[in-house]
Amino acid sequence: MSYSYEFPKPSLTVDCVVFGLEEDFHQRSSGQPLQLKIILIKRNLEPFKGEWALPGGFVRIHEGLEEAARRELQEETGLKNVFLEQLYSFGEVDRDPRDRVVTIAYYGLVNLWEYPIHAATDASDAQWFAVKELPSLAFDHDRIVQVALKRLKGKVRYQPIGFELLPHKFTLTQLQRLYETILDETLDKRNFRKKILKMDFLQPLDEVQQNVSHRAARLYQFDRQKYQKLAKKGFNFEI
Amino acid sequence: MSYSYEFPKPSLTVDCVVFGLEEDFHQRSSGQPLQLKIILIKRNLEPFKGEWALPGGFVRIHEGLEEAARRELQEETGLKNVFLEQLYSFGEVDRDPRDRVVTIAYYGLVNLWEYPIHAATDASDAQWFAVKELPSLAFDHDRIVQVALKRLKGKVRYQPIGFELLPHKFTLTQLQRLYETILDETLDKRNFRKKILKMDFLQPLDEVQQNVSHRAARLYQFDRQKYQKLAKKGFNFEI
DNA sequence: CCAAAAGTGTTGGGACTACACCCATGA
DNA sequence: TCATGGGTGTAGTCCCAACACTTTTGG
Repeated sequence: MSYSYEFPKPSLTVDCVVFGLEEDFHQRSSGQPLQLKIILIKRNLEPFKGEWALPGGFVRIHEGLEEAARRELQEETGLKNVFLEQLYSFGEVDRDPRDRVVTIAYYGLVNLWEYPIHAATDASDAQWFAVKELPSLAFDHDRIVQVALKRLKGKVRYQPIGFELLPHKFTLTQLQRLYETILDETLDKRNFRKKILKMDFLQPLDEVQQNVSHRAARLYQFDRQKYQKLAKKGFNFEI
Repeated sequence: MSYSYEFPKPSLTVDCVVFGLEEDFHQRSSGQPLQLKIILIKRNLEPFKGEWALPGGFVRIHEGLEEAARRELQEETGLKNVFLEQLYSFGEVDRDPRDRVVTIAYYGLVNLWEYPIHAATDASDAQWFAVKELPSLAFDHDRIVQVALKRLKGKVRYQPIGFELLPHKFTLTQLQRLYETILDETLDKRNFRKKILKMDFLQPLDEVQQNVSHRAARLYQFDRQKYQKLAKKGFNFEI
């Protein structure tokens, strides 16, 4: 494999589209609406110096791809132990104005309730943005975000990954709002509850919401073991 | 981006898992059973010289990823103009015994009826193998094949990609056999026909099967335009 | 006339949709 | 007592699974 001496190689990077949900403080009507956000960093190197970009960077010679993604994510945003899956690889010849750079994109989900939105950033030029109000992004990162969004919308319907975005203990209304926010459509409360409870992997707790000025809702938690047992028996999750 | 001078870069390759369907001549009972096959090439370079591997090779500095995949596929197997989609990227540090090599895998579908199985190979150390009887493969290619199979099984259910594996004009029984072969389960004939015809994107032709020694079946073709119109209106394909 | 596959309908049960009111709590 | 969201049931419709026989054709 003497190839490496004969031809120039593309550079290889990873980039992360990390999603979180946060209450939308602008919109003070109709329940507690949520906003889907992603974390961006401000570039302090050329090219695109000063612009916003996805966290990411070069893959080192002795590290795996996901490992590289996690390292860069932690270095640039402080986030660690997040749910992370490979998204897609982008390799258009001119996606970087200088070198040929191929990037392997990952998408991630974090729980912004237990992992408050501000504590997340060592490198303090990281910031969360609502996906509906993104600034313009460096490179082809807007395209990567679009692909990640599409994947999230698709996947959340038939895989129980939404729970990664919620606190460990949550109410059914929170869960419903999560789906409504991601899918960008409203769902019927009674039908949603029937459906999700019939699936029988939500553990009802003997505990309720605190500090609300109305009847407190029951808390539930996702029972991963139960889910996996069901999944093995051919059960099909679907919202 | 002076990185390229400072650190060694991983090498970057593409690999293709190309599927085709062929009648199974061994099994002479119960209809015309089909076999799902993939094309492999015999390596004539180290490492793994003499072993079977997926068609693929290094990405050149001025070509896109899919472009590289198509080029390598044609060079090594003669196949061109095949349906091809990105599958996943594999970058474990030790997946190549020598260098660090990251590969971006694609999966493809070809119609082996109109593109007969033998004409396909310029480079004549390419050969089709039933996925149920694969030889042992170089590198981590067996893993890549498993991922491709899983993707194919998943995708075929909710995207009309199966048609890529059939001749342009096909019978409903052929289509049903295709699904049965890929999904590895049997389907009810009447229900299958009702379902697929109700979706209303199969164009019935005024033409029937030729050269069969029993009642000839009507031929249909997939109407891509109709499908896309329906898909835009929120229609959901699902087998 | 035989073999082989094509083609075709009905029924019962389960799932999904649409829809509105009372309840518990804190302010 | 009021405002806010929590929590619940039913009826109609549609979809799906299960199931078997007649038709056409070539040999």
